This record gives sequence, C-alpha cells and structure tokens, in this order.
Amino acid sequence: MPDLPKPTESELAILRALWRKHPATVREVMETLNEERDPPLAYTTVLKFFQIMTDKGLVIRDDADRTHSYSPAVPPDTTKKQMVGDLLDRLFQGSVSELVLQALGNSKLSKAEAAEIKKLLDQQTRGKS
Amino acid sequence: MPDLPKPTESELAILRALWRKHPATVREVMETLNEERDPPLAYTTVLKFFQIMTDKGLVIRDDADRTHSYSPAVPPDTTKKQMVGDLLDRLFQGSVSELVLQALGNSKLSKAEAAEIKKLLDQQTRGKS
DNA sequence: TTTAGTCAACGAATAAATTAGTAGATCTCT
DNA sequence: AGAGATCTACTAATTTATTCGTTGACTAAA
Repeated sequence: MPDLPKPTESELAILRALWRKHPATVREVMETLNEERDPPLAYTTVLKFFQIMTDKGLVIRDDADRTHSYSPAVPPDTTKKQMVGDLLDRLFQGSVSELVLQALGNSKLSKAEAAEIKKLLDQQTRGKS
Repeated sequence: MPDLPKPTESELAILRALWRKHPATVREVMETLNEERDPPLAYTTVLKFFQIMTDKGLVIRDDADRTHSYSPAVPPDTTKKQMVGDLLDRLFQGSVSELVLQALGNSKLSKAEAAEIKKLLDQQTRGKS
C-alpha cells in the first residue's frame, strides 16, 4: 500500500465529483465541475487532470471501452482522514481536541449532531483515565 | 477589514514560528525553521517570504530599527478558523459534525479533553431543539 | 465513403510557489 | 578610516500546478 500523495486543490475537486458518482467519464466530471465554475474548464484540462491523477495513483482508469471511465482509488474516508491529519499536524501540532474545539467554536449544531459526537466521545474514553 | 489570503504551506510555517515567538527577526525565524528541515533554507529565502507576506498583509513589519522585526497580522485563532473553515467547505460540504467525527475517528483523547468538548457541546445546544 | 463529432494522448504555454544569488547600505570592531 | 559581518532590496532560476490547443484515432450518420 504505497500512500497516495495529497491531492492538489484541482485534484480534490475532481475527487469530490467522483465521490458523488463513479465510475464517471471525463465529460461527466467536466460538466459537474463547470456547474460551479466561472470560467468553465476546457474538456482537455479535465482530461489532463485525470491523466495526472492516474499516474499518481489517485484514481483508477477503466479503459475497456473507448470512452474511459474513472473511479477514486481509495474511499472518501481515506482521503478525508489523510487531509484532516495533515491539517492537524500543520496547524494544531497534532492536538485533535484543539482542532475539534476550533471547529466547534463557530458552529451551531443540532442536538442530534451533538448527541452523536458525545456518543463517540463516550465510546472512546470508556475505561480510560 | 480586508480578509487575508490563505497562507501557502511555506507561509504557514513562518506563521507558526511567529505564533510561538513574536516579534521576531528573519534570522530568528530562519533558525527555528531550519531546526526541523533538511536541507535548510537560505537566509534570503526566508527574507523573501517575509516580504511577500508583508505585501499580502499576513505579517506586520516593524522597520524602526535596521534589523526589521515581524509579527503576525492577526491572532492564531483567526488563521486557524479560516483554514479549518476552508477544509470544511472543500472536504465536508460545510458539515462541522462530519469533520469533527472524522477528526475524532482515529484519535485517543484523555477523559479531560473529552469532557472539555462535551462541555462546549452542551453550551452550544442549550435551549436548542 | 466522405463528413461531422467525440475521444485520448501529447506537448506546451501560463501562473503560482519556492529558492537563492548578488549588490549596496549600514553597522562594528579595530 | 578600513575590514568584515549583517541586513534589505532586487532579480532571477527552478519547481509545481493549472490550463488548453492540436493531432490522430475511432464512430456514427448521411
């Protein structure tokens, strides 16, 4: 399992699209991205990113058909964990609680969300000092 | 209050050094950075970053003396909030609870840390549905 | 079977970020 | 005052990331 490189900003945008729907073609992803973009990206630009990401191992290409289709190489949580861990090191010296407090700081959570977080906290500190 | 640009990776490293001690000189920060680096950065490289960051408004220069000294333009929490918010949008569609659950997912917190987080959760959901 | 459309590969232009050399000013020590 | 050290400004090289035009292959339709 060689760890994958951290995706760049553009690469992450493509991964997000693939997380929502995959496998997907270059054109499909291009259209998804361009719904939220101005100016739009050219088809070949998106294709180029797929080629780079395939080389880096971030996505997997199915080239059975002439129109290739792509899927994320790892599940969303793996990438999220990696990126959260990265921010954790860079910004909070690895202190999870500091990150969590910062994230909660300017947020309004529902009671349900708060309850879910508390449940996880209880599970994790069970039997701990 | 014009919002500040998001610091690049290198700029963030410099901010981290300034958060620990400021005001600080180019040489001081260079030495701090190079304790954790191989190969080391040249003096002029660090100086350049300070010039760029001064232009961007990320740091404030005191040029009263010949040897200038620098301080962060905003407190650490402001930058942290900005960067956490950025990751939140890019990776979690703005869902704070998803980010928090992800961060907590692979962590071992002390009971004290868990308690502190729960306290904040209680404060925030007081009177909410 | 020409024509119009779609596709992937390639190459390259541009932009952003990182890195450091050189020069000229100023300071310190003798 | 002169030598050596240190400092900032300026310039530029390098690397990494983003962007897209062109080309040649394949496909479907006229």
